[in-house]
Amino acid sequence: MSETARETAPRRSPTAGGYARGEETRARIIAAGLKVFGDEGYERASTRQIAREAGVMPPALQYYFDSKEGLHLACGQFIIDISTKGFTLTLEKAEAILAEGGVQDGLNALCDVLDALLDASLFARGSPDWERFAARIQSERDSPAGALIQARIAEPLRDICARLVAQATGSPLNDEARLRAMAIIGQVSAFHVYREGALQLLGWQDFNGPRRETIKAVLRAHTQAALAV
Amino acid sequence: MSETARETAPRRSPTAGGYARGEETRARIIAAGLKVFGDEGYERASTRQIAREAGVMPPALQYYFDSKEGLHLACGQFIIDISTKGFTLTLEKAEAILAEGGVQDGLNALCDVLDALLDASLFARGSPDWERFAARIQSERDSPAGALIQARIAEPLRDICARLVAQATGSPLNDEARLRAMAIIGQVSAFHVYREGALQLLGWQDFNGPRRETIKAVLRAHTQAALAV
DNA sequence: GAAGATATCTGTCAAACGATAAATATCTGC
DNA sequence: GCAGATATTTATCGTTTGACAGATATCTTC
Repeated sequence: MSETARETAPRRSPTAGGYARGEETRARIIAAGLKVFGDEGYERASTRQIAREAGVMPPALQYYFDSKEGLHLACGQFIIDISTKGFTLTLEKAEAILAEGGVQDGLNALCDVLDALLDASLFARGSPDWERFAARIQSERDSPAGALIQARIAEPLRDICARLVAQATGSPLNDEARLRAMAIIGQVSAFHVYREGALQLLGWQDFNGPRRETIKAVLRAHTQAALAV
Repeated sequence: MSETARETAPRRSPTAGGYARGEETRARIIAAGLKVFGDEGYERASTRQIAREAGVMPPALQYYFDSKEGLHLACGQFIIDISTKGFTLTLEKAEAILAEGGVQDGLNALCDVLDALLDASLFARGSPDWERFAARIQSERDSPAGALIQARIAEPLRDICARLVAQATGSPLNDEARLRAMAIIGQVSAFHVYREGALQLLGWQDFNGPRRETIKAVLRAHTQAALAV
């Protein structure tokens, strides 16, 4: 067997299959990515830092994810996967109501969508790292995962909310309906976009427990009042 | 005159005075900073890129601003200066009303504050570069200028709005008042935080002209309805 | 015009970055 | 146990970054 006939080692992990320990390493890198990207933001986070956090050497990131960008996208997909199961069901129900529901149905569906949005945004299954990353990619909309979230979730959500607002107010889908939808989404978004500021204003440490229901109740009341105008 | 007795050239510009062409160069660098930081964000923007945009050599940035961070802070201060004159007056009027006004006064003051916030956020005196930078630092809250804006403007604003909500609803300054204030600020914030998304949903190119008043009217109606609950 | 002050440019630095190739280690199935 | 597949590490690369020191150019005042 000559030197030149010898196959070189793979530069990238296999698309399917692979050893169990590779799966475990991959998950460990994603966890590290969620933490470091969440703490530092996309640009400031370095692949070396993430590798250190994961307990691997830097080229492992290229092996499993191709590039820094690929890892960021994988982290974004992870967040989408863990937070949108309930959310997707709610959106599907809303679409059905848009097809054949009335004013009150529209209002209820909108409130359900906003509840689900709050859950998806603030409570990324209980890990502070995940929550911080989720907040980051909402801010960094031109980062890889940020753009993914916009295309996959935020834009469809705006569209559905605008249609629900029109239905809930019995009015056409015009500029006013869309403006109102943006304003209503903004009420919910404030809590994750300005998370630290909101916690400070309220003197809270987190949004867990009964506070969650308190926030939802306030937002629901505001939404219903605003759309009764 | 020996070599060693010769004074070295200054590494930094003088605190006061300086030549007129120095003032002009300084302004040119700030303009370039607003553009590049606005386009790229703090971390991705490079001092070389900014220098190129300004038509100077990179060490000029250290000469006038000490560091990349110093330039970012100067840009933030620039935005604060051009956008908060009217805003500061409105906040002062609001403080007076908090001292001795009634429910309706509180509601009107709150609406005025929100109008002023929208003006400060969306219409940074008409330059797209300024607007983009202003949006950036709202997102990048841990960047130098982002932290400046939070400390100088966003936090005091939240506090005043919470107090105005309490006054406008004739209720104590409790968690609910603060939650409602966050929600109401969020309505306004949505338009600059999600600027591209809002413009897309609406099919608009910008928020200029009569659209500005349309947004304000919608937000005012929502705020009044929400606080009537 | 000269001296001192300010502004600008040239040249350079150390560190860090994302990424690649090659070598080595470990796993899996027969 | 062996061969092939997968995973991990070591060594290295070219480039970029923010910043500094020294040299030079320009401005201002007398």
